[in-house]
Amino acid sequence: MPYLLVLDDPAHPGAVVLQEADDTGRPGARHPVPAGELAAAVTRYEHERPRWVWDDTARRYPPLLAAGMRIERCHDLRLCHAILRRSTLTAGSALAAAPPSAWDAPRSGPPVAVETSLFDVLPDPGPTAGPDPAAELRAQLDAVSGSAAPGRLRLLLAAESTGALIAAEMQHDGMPWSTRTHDALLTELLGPRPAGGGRPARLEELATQVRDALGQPSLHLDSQPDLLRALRAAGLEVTSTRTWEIQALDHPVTAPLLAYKKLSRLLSANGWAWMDTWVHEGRFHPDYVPGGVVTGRWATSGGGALQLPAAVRGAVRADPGWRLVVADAAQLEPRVLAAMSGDDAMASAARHTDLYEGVVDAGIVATRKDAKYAMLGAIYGATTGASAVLMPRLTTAYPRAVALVEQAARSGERGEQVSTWLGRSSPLPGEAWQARRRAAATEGAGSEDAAAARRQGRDWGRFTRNFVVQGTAAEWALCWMASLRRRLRDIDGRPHLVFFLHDEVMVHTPAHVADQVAQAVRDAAAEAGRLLFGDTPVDFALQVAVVDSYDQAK
DNA sequence: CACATTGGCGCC
DNA sequence: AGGGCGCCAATGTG
Repeated sequence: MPYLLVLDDPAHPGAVVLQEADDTGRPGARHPVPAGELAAAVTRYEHERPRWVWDDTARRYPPLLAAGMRIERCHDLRLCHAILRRSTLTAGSALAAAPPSAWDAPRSGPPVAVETSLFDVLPDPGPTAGPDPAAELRAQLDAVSGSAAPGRLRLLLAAESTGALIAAEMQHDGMPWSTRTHDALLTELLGPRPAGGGRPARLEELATQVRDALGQPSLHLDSQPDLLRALRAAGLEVTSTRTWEIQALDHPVTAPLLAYKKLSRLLSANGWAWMDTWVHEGRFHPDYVPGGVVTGRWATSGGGALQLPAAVRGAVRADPGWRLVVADAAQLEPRVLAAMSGDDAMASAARHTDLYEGVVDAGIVATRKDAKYAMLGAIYGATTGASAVLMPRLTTAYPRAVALVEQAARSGERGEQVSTWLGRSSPLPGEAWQARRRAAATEGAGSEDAAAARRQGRDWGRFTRNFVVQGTAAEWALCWMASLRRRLRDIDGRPHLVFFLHDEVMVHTPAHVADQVAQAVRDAAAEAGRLLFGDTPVDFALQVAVVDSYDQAK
């Protein structure tokens, strides 16, 4: 039983039918499940290790998690549909040729609330996202088997779907969060929480200092236009209220204003209100959105989990008797580029635990900082500054790696799609982009439209240049996490993933197995490298820390 | 009034 | 510098 589809039963609201399917998606036996008995049925069939197929993990899985279940693997039709519709590898498929359908819609509905056990009744997941999941599965499997690289696409779809499971599990479990530590931290920096929700004492103090320094006793500091006017009225040559412009000033307002901006940002983004909204019973439950970024990276919706500022990371604390294993992939994107391009010289630099030091040791550039700037410039498409100056040296030292990103940039400039290693393709530029290009073509090279077209071409080229590397790094990270998840199941005491941030994972684990978890994290990284790139010479180095709180990691 | 946009800044 | 995001407050628009 390779696949087991979860289908709503239209005749019986709340009831489902479990539909078996073979590895081409051809339907087999059907098993009706009455309303309210899905969790029990899933438990029964999970022993046969099917790949569960459903329309949307974000809606189907939370009720099962709330019932205390975990499943091993799934096929998320909505996420896989999005990949296959756009991939150039499946451009000739019936799936790609079909008109847009409900399967192209974004994730529907809010995630199921998990903050309290009072509402653990299984919520109705609502109508299916598409008209016929069984037909959709067949169309997807046809597209994959008829593609130029079915193996890569199968891995990508499996990794994407497992990512969806992990996202739901992490939201369910939550990240251990000490509101007491968080509150102490806020109180130290801002002053005690104001009872009525006003400005904390320290902020008020800084505001007064800013007003005094500018001689504007009634200035409203939170209004950018007002603040800009006040700065200019004080004779300061600024064009905005940006931090870097304020930093450049030599004026008594500089210090208090910078401090005010920093603290007011902390208060609004991760202050007491944030804590009240997002942390419940010692757990932070962010809403992850797998595939939420065009490159394949995850996004979040609410809570800002992917932007947790360093200042509050001390509030992420393991439970008593537990530890946090925090691991991040060192210089992941350059390593991925080295592996994708088969650039052996760059792979040699990647043998160093710190790839940038490896570049310095090879005599390409003088300092680690130069190496980092040059590398990021290659991946992001720097055109000016120190990074652009260093590019020629990188091109000489690592010709294949640089050629790969240059080629991606040129494709983008022409308005073509590019693809990641496993076959996720970039979007095509929008209609306005194409229109400007056509206008430029008819009006000749000297026209204003032509200049605008060249500029937008270069912009899109920078996007596609970065897309292939960022997107492939996201694929490596998904494989890493999927492998880690499988390994964690075999370790005592239920260690589990609680956080994922592009190239970083966090596991909450009983203290006595923390070292086993750390080893699993390393083994999973090596496995991810093999899964994607076979026997590549590139090492995917990790920094691993076993800590009590997040701020202790690096 | 609600909703969309912008400036600014947090993260990778 | 350069790529990708999300969030907040203020401001602009229908």
